[in-house]
Amino acid sequence: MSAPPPQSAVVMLLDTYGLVYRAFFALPVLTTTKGVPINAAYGFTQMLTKIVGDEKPTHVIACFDKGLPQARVAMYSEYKAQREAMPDDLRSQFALVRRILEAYDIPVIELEGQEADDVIATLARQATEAGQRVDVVTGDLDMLQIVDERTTVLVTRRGITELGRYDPAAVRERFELQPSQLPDYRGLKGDPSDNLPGIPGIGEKTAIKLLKAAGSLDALLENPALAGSPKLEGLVREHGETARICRDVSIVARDLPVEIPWDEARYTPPSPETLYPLYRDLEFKTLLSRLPVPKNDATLFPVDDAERLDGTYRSFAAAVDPPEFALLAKSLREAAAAPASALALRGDIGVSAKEGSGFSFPPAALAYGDVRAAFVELWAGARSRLGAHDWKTLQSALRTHGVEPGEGVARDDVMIATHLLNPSRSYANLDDAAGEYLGKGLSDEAAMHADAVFRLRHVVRERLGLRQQLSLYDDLELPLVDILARMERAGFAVDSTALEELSREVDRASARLQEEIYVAAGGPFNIGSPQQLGTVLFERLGLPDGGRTKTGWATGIEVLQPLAREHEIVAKVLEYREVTKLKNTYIDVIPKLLGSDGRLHTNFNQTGTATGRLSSNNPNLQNIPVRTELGRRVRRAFVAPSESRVLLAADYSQIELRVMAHISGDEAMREAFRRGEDIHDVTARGIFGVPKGDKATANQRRIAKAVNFGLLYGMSDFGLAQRLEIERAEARAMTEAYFARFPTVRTWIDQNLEFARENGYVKTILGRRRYFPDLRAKNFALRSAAEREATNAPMQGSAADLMKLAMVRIDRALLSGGLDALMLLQIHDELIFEVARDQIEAVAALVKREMEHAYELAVPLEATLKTGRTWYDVEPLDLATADV
DNA sequence: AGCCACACGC
DNA sequence: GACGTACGTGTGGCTG
Repeated sequence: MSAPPPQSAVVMLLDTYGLVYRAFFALPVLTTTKGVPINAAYGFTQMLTKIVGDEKPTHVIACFDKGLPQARVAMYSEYKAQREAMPDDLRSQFALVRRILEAYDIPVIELEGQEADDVIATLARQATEAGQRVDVVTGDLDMLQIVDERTTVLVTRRGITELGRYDPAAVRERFELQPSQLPDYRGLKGDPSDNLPGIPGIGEKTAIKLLKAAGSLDALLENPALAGSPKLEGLVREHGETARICRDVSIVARDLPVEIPWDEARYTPPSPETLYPLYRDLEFKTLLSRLPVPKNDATLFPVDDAERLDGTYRSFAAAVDPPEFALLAKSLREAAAAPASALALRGDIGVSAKEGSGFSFPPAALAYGDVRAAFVELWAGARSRLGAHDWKTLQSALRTHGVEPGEGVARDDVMIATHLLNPSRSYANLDDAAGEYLGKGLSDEAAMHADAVFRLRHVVRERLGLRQQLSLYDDLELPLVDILARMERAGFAVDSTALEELSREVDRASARLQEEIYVAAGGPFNIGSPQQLGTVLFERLGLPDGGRTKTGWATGIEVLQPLAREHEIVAKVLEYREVTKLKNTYIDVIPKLLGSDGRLHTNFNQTGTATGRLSSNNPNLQNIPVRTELGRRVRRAFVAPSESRVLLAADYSQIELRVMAHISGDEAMREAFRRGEDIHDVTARGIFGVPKGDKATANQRRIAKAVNFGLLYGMSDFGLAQRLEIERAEARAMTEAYFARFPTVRTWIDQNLEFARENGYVKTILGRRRYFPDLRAKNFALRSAAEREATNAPMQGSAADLMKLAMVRIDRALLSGGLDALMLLQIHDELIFEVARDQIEAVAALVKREMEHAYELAVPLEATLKTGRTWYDVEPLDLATADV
């Protein structure tokens, strides 16, 4: 055996069986063309390349289980007794796995009668005692017990290349226990996969609680009273011995007769020459395509030809000089829990310079000087016009490969264009667009995708031109692509400490509520399960129910809210829901989504809605709570990053109702906006015939507000009645009164629907369209839904047009004014900026001006401004001196 | 994995 | 007389 290296090493130990097993079940059945199953071997190889690429170990050892685990079976004869036999299709793949390990020159260690866990634990101890670092890669959380300052355990999560990283802090965060306490924990809780019963009725939460109270399983067994409740104490007394056995079985051995073969285990990445024949034989096409290509031995793929012609990437470099290009990357993937800036390219990049031809090449080719130089020039857009499918994702991905696009070089984005042609569909896949507008499906070949973009570009431009939508596309949607890309890249600064504090507070509240709910219910149940909650409330406690959904009792807020006074449990359930929702959706999620810059980079989807609005995801920053105080406090975590910067929030006031006043032509309503009156008050006075000079009552105003919203959404009498909890006849009288006062509104609704039935679509102020085939549906429900949507679409869509226009104008004005302001978010009628403190007045004036003059309507547009250090704290900004 | 109920925003 | 307010995204439970 060799001596450990003097310099610091990172030893990676693989729980090979576990990883292969995981890969087998994570992937569908894949075989080579000859029918040999390869999914597990393939998945394992993907894991391996990813992990060694990410972790850069200096040494790697693959550990295997071998034979029955003698020691454990002796302790507990039922150990793993319920395991099903290994499927043949999996068993056969271990030979392939060994071939792969051989190609990677990774030594295999297995000991008769021992599980890999114990071998790994033994080797890890030796390495750490020699002062080295250890990474254990496994599919099994049991290994977390060996985590320490020098030992990190990486556990597979969903998918095959996603890993959870556990250092001591991560273990404490996940289990609230020290790594060394984990066997005790498993002893209490049991583990069905190893046939360990533990103590019945004790799950994750209770096991942790008991260990936190008693310190250890032994202490608890010695003094069961530490369990805290008579019920738990009884369980501990009755099943304590079982727990002890399960615990003993769970402890890994760290003293097996085996030593680290330091020299053999030294890891150097295998050469492409070694991997090529292996990947070829196993038909690992994706991995094959990712192998670096030798500079003068590359392949070009003419699109029209199934045959692959030999050539070189030099040809690509030489060919890149025409005036026009279409290009795209296929197979984009968002890296797990990473911001948009970490998008990685998978698969090939396709480039087409001429209809009917194209090139495919792997991102790795960007490492070659000639190709890179050609690409950089192309990408900078100085001499070429570029088109793509989903430019925003493409440019972000290529940026991570170190290629910076020039601003505004996207002259076409066929994803955006096809979505404008039919916004009821998303066209997120190029295949969908090609199928519909080119009448053909696409192969996997990136070059063919590029060619499809090239062809689509002409088709969509022609169609947009015929509909008078070219300006909407060229002057609004395309410029917006780059703006959104910059907003995503900027990200929102987050105060993690504020979230941590909130998290602790919310934890305490939810624990208390949970306890109180259990007491009130007469026992524990899953409060988050509508089924179980329904059973408790309506069967056990006999509260008046609110009917059933398809799957059980209805327990939505509209059912529970009225019951809150009947029984204290209901109010607690509602509070519990609010608290856990906030915790699980925002408070505990946002910290995990922060980029390496500590900022939160959302993704904006420009083709996700049927009306022209944007949507936001990963995370969705368009639905951060504002209604309740606790929810609003989440906004305290959204901050300006330094003393010298502040946030600016700019809000369009009543934009959809202003749009309605504009497009309906109703003079009374227009006049109200021109006079700067409170529109809901004006509506209330109209409906209720309040005499001149008097104000509407608060209740009249509330009703008027509901009527206004109902109009925007195409609501019926019935809906209004339900909403306001009044009689249907009463609601009918309200809408009658409304239309009597604002008659043009009804005329517009009717004419708009007539136009839609005749032409099949409705349109917005800027000519955005949405189609409604169901307006002719025989089915009443379908037809009336289409009518509501068709009424709402012009108003919601026009409001979206105006906001997008404002964004383009603001972006341009900020740039030409050389102002230090970042646009961060758009929330339909609101924009959030981060601004240099000493420029806040100038920026605010500019933003207000551009928003209010985005487009000339028959009514004024009004934007209100707020500023502050956090999103929670923003306060109205007085622009009296700075107004323009 | 996919559907459902529920809950947040505009 | 049907049906019953537009547009989104995220979470957790449940099912197959």
